Amino acid sequence: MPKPGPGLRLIDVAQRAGVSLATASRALSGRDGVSEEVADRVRQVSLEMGYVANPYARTLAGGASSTVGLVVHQVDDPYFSEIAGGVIQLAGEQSLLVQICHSGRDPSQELRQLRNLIAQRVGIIIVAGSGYSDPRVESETRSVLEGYERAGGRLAVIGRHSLAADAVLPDNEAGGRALGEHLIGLGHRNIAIVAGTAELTTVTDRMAGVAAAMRAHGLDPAAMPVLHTDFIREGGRVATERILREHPGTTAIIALNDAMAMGVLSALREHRISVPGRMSVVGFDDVSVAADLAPSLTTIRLPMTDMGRMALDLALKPPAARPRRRRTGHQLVVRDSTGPVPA
Amino acid sequence: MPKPGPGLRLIDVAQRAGVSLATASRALSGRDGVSEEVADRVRQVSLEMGYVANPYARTLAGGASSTVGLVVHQVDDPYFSEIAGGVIQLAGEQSLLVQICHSGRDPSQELRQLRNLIAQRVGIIIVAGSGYSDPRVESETRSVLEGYERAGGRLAVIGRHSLAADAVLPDNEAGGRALGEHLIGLGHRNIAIVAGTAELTTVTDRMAGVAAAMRAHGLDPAAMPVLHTDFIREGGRVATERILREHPGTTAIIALNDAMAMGVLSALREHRISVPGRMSVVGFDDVSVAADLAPSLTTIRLPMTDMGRMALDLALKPPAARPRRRRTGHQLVVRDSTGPVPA
DNA sequence: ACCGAGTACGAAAGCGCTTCCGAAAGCGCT
DNA sequence: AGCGCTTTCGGAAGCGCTTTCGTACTCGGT
Repeated sequence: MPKPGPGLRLIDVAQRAGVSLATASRALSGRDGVSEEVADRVRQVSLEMGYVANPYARTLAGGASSTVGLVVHQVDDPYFSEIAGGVIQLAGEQSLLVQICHSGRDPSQELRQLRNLIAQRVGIIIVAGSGYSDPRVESETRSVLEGYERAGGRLAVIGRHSLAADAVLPDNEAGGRALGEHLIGLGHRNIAIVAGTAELTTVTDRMAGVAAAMRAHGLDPAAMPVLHTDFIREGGRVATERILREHPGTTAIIALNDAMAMGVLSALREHRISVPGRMSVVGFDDVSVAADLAPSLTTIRLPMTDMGRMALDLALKPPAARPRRRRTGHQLVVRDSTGPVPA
Repeated sequence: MPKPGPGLRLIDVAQRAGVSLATASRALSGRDGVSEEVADRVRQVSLEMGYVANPYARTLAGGASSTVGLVVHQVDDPYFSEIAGGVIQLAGEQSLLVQICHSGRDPSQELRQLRNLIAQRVGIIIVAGSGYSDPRVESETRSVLEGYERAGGRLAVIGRHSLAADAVLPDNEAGGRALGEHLIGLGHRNIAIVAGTAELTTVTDRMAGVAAAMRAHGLDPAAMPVLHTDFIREGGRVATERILREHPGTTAIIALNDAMAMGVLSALREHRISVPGRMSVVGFDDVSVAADLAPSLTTIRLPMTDMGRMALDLALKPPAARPRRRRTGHQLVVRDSTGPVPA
């Protein structure tokens, strides 16, 4: 068994095949200008010797790097870990490597990580996770990414319509509307929204959907309590405490992601408030544990794993004249956490 | 605003700082042979210009590669996503990049990914996830990894005592024993184990702990039903169905990880079997949702995020003469899924 | 004032690869 | 036979960095 790795260089292969370094390089990278016959011989020899190109040398010399950079808010958040799973899956099939960084929902941290990835010369960048409502916050990110694309980098984003790049767009607004319809259909009129920080577009989009549903039924969205706390489990707990104190008439809570919904359920459990008996609760995303909560959570299913695959798939295609957009679709999954409004 | 990335080279920084390329390199990498004064100036200028070294050039020129390869079974499994979170966290602090691959609990796939990482010349490899009980399955992996270390690569593993490398070892056996003690203390005598496939050392170790607890109390571990199914949620469901059919006297189920425990709870719920009224259930790992299940899950807490950090930390130190081992410790977390044996 | 040791820095040689450029060879024409 | 054209290949110039080696300079000791 020929051992690959350190010490085996392209020039060794070239010599053994009786050709020059240049020819060997062309043969292996499939450039033309080499006769089929010679190219075959080189490939053959390279295989026999177990040659693997040094990616550092290759990239340095001008070839494109074969690694994809993935930026997520937090990989141990199920929403992102499922997306990452999809990206890694497809990347594995294409034998690409995936570099993951955390942005921690912090625009400046995100910017740093992007700069880092670009400096590392990754050929593909995938940015997952909500954008920021304030255009100023994103303007620098946008210009950095535009520079990256202009320099030949491929970019795909998940859930950020504000960037002019190939995008996978979760059905946030339509999903929000479906949740609203569902609760209104069950008779709820005093609905509170447990939202993440208002600067996330994911939050504003989903809220817009809920509001649309309410207007469609002659209800006034402006009268609906909206609590902006952190877009994580703990935020759900905090918001719930405030709802119980300040809006005691509430019969249904819409949490804008499943993590927050879990916090909501946990707080309600502590207060011994029956779900859905006295309070209905819905989430958004359908992370894999949503079905195992107590009670199991009514939520909007987003195909996270596929979203990851789709994003990488877009990035692997050559760039289109206009940015491509892929909507994900969504599905209302009704489980045990919602019921008719209490009598 | 200085734009970083492409086009900005060390020599630009050097010129701006009025020093030679060599000096700039030394200053930035903290080599000595440069006066403090000059080094400071170079660092200052480099910061101002937003310079980031090209890792390809750096690695090619002989510096160590600054990326770490992380192999997990599946990143969208909470156990691994939390470990990955820890690795990425620490890597971010050290401005290292993390490349993640899936092994999918498949030894040959794992081997492929390792070869791939090695060919990419990553400087550090972290292998997370259970090893395989059958030494033959791991022998090739072992030899590949030994070659990697001999060539100067740094390796750390999480939960694989069979590899002679720096290791973070979860307290599997002691945790298993603690679970056994807990249930026995509650009066349970008819305990069934819902185990993953027997070829995973994680499974055998945790089982050994449970058996030890039983023997310590004069019970015969051999009489205890052990169901080997897939080490995931669905395996827990399948195993539970069989327990209910074949071992109706069972009053407590030990699932060897939380994912399986979730499957167990789900199956019990379908059968309307009250937990812990008629059946106590425990898990292992304490993934973050364990507290939010219904009922909340009694389990063994493993510090997954820290385990990721510790592994990378070990790998960042220079190799020791003998492999280092770090035990993780564990903690029994008693929640609502366990109670006294039914009368 | 001179010497050896030490310190601070610059010049230049690669690391392994891709790619530009030019040479050589083969071809159909006139 | 001579011309231009294409095809196939080798020579060599980098890519941006680290590191070895050499040079200039300083300093305490004689």
